[in-house]
Order: sequence, then structure tokens, then C-alpha cells
Amino acid sequence: MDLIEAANIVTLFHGLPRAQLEALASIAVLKRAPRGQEIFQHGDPADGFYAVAQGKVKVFRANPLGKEQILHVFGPGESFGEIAVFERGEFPAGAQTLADSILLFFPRKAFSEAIRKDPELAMNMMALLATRLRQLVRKVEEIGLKEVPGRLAAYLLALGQEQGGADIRLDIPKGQIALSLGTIQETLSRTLKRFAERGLIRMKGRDVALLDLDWLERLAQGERFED
Amino acid sequence: MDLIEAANIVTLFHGLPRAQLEALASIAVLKRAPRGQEIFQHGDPADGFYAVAQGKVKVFRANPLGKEQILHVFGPGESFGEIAVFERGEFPAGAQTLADSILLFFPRKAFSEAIRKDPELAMNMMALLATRLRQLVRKVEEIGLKEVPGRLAAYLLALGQEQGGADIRLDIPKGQIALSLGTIQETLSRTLKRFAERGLIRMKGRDVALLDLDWLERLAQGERFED
DNA sequence: CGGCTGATTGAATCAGATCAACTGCTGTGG
DNA sequence: CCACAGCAGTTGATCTGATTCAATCAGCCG
Repeated sequence: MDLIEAANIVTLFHGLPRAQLEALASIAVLKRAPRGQEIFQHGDPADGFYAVAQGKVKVFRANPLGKEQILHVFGPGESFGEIAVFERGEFPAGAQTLADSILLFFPRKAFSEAIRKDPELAMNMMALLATRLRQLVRKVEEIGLKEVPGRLAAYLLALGQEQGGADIRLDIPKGQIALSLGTIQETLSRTLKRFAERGLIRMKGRDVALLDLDWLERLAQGERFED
Repeated sequence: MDLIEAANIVTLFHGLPRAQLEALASIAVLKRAPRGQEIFQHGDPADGFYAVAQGKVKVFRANPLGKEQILHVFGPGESFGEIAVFERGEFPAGAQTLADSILLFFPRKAFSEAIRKDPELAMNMMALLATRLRQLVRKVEEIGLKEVPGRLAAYLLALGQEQGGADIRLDIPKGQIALSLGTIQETLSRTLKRFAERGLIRMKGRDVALLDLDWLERLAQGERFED
């Protein structure tokens, strides 16, 4: 995979003319990172942002006691750490790969110039930041307002959308899903089991079949899960 | 208060030349809203964003059961609802005044053009979105990772920064503070009492004196509150 | 065949929510 | 100026969802 090819799949760059794409590719640095590799830590000096060409990266915060809250898991085409471009300073969260990955790194200064010169790119960036903002708003809502069954239902339905069907495959370990939902592995395990017992889903290893979409939908809306 | 004067205090517009400021003021609509007024609801069609010239506005999400999570409280100079500029669609949260307020409304279309034409304004907007993102990341961390005492300590310390001293005055009702911390009034009341009993703070009505900054700091870092 | 990581299950515990009653303050109108 | 309505805040008793601690199990790879 070469730089141009990699840059091409970054959604942030969609709709840009070829020349501009090449210019961006020329400032990018290709990085390979095996599964489990740390990209940056919370508090590291932030002097650029990343895009995922291949693989999976989680962005998270952790507290001193070791508990962790995943903010988002990014896949191919998505970028993360954009805050670093506009605010000098430190990354507000850490990032680590969940699979062998290929990343593009865009140094702050060079990218900042590119964006100042190209209004189209700037608009794309603002749209991206707005989307990210919306995601986080949803996350705050989920964690602050819904109980675990509601969050799980929302997660499963989102996966269904993404994978286009009611038969889905969990793409990351359950423990990581739990951290993303603001809970822990044990609780997730129990909740999945309850879902299965009530006929909401059928589960076998990492494969899940969504059986009662209607009920899941209601749970995701915030309705209580009464057995 | 006239439009220009109002637009001048919006931090998003800081550093812009006078002419540009006037152009922006010319597309703005001045709105007065008494305390308790709803600005927009979650799900309303979003065709512009707002800035606070005077007063206080809370932005929040609520679930069907009536529970509410405040995302942020905005004061003079701050703007909210910017997502509406870049993503057509619906507001992802609701907004309501917490005090008699004067607001500026910027219609999506006109502002969108302004931003496309003025790279300086675009950079300001990106910086603003990045800041907002950082705030939300912190919020997710607080709610997902810290217990109520930790969140409260962080809130009090932030107020201390803001008001420049260890003697602070709660600027919104305690019930609203609770909703912002992802808890409820009763729990907040009890936690404040515990803080006072341990000598962390002294409280009289809405006035709070921060006595043990060190301990508060440690709590805000995520350390447990053992009595 | 161990050995490791991921996952499940059970029992005990706890922080915080809920329900309910009560206090105190403030502004309004007789 | 007092009485009363109404909201904000406090406090107590109880309940519960979720975490914690601990043990066990399943699957996979070298």
C-alpha cells in the first residue's frame, strides 16, 4: 500500500482534487503498528493527527486505578487526534491498536498550512469535527442516561446498520466492547445472557443474531429492560 | 445592546477585522429569551447556531423518563449549536436558558458562506470545535470513570479557576449542577455535606469556600473519597 | 499437552437512585 | 406587613443495578 492509495481512502479527503490529494500524501508519514501497539498516551505532546488506512484503533481515557473508558474505535478511512491540529498541547486521550494496522500520520504544521490554503479541505474538516462532536454527545447521553441494557441494545443495532443485517459479528473482543459501553466484561456477559434468555438475540461466540429488533429498538430509546 | 456590540464579545469572532465583524453582525438575528425559555429541542430541524451575548444557556439531553444530562452551560461570549452549520439535520440536544438572556442567531446558509470565504474565521471555527471536543472528552471521562465525589471536586476546582479564588459562588441552582455532573440533587446535597464534614469545603447557601485544595485535586484526579 | 487470553458464572458488597417527608427561603397579594 | 404559595434544598429509609472478588471454563497456539 503506497501513500497516495492510503490517503485516498481517508474520508476527510473525499472530494478533493487529485493534485491536492498528492500534496497531502506528500506530507504524510506511513506507520505500521502491530496489534496492541500504543500510538500515543494521554498527555503526550500533540503535534499531528492520524488516519487509519488498515486495521483498528481505540481511543480511550484511563484513570489512575486502571479503569478505562473507550471513546471510540476507529477503522479504515477514519481519522483521529484531529484536536492536535488546532490546539497545540497534549492529547486528551490515549490511542492503541486493536489489530495489526497501517496508519498515516499528518504533522500539525504542514497540515495546518494545507487546510488554511484549501477551503474545501477546511469545510471537510469542520464537517468531520461536527460529526465527531455528535458522536461524543451521543456517548455522553448513553453513559449518563441509559442503563447497560439500553447501551448494549444501541451498540448491537448500530453494528447491525454497519454490517447491513440482523446477523452480526462482534469485531472486537467483548472486554473492549464493555469498556466502550462504560461497563466491565462481567456485566456485559450477564446482560448478553439475559438478552439471549428473553429471545432478544441468539449468540454463539462472536456471532450474534438480532431476533427482536423492535424490543432492542425500544431499549435503545431508553425504555427499561424488565424481565 | 446592538448587534455589533453583541457580535464583538463572541469569542469565535476574536481577531477578525472590523469589516468582517460587521458583515457577520448583519446576518445575525438578536433574540431575547427570559429565564426558563426553550431555545430548541432535541430533534428540532437545525438551521443555524447561537451565541450568548448575555445570560446563561444549558445544552442537554433528556430521556423518555424525564431524566436529564446537561452537556454544558454556556455564558456570555460562548456559542452553541455549531453542529447545525456543518450537518444539515436535527439538533442532537436541547437548549434552554437558565437566566434572562440575549442571544444571537446565525442562520446556517449565510454563515456557511461567510466561513467559506474567510479562512481566518474558518480557523477560529475549527479551534472552537476542537475545544468543544476536548470538553466533551473530559465529560465522558468524568461520567464514565469517576464517582460523584471526584466529579464534584473537579467541578468546584474549575469554578475556582474561573472565578479566580478559593471563595466561590455557585452560579446556577444546585439541581442543575447535579444534572451537569450526571447525578441528582439529593446525591449532590449529600456529597457536599460529606465534603463539609471532612473539612474539604465550607458552605453557606450558594457560597462555597474551598479549604483543602490539595485533597480536592486528588479527588478530581480520580482518587477515592474514603471518609 | 500445558499455558495464555478471553469469557462465563456465582456470591457479596456498594454507590447512587428512588421515594417520601420536611425545612427554609422568597416573592406576591390581600 | 403578614400569610401563604411555590420552589430549592436537605435529610432519612429503602432499593437496586452494577462492580468487585473469586473461581471456573472454553478456545487457541506453540
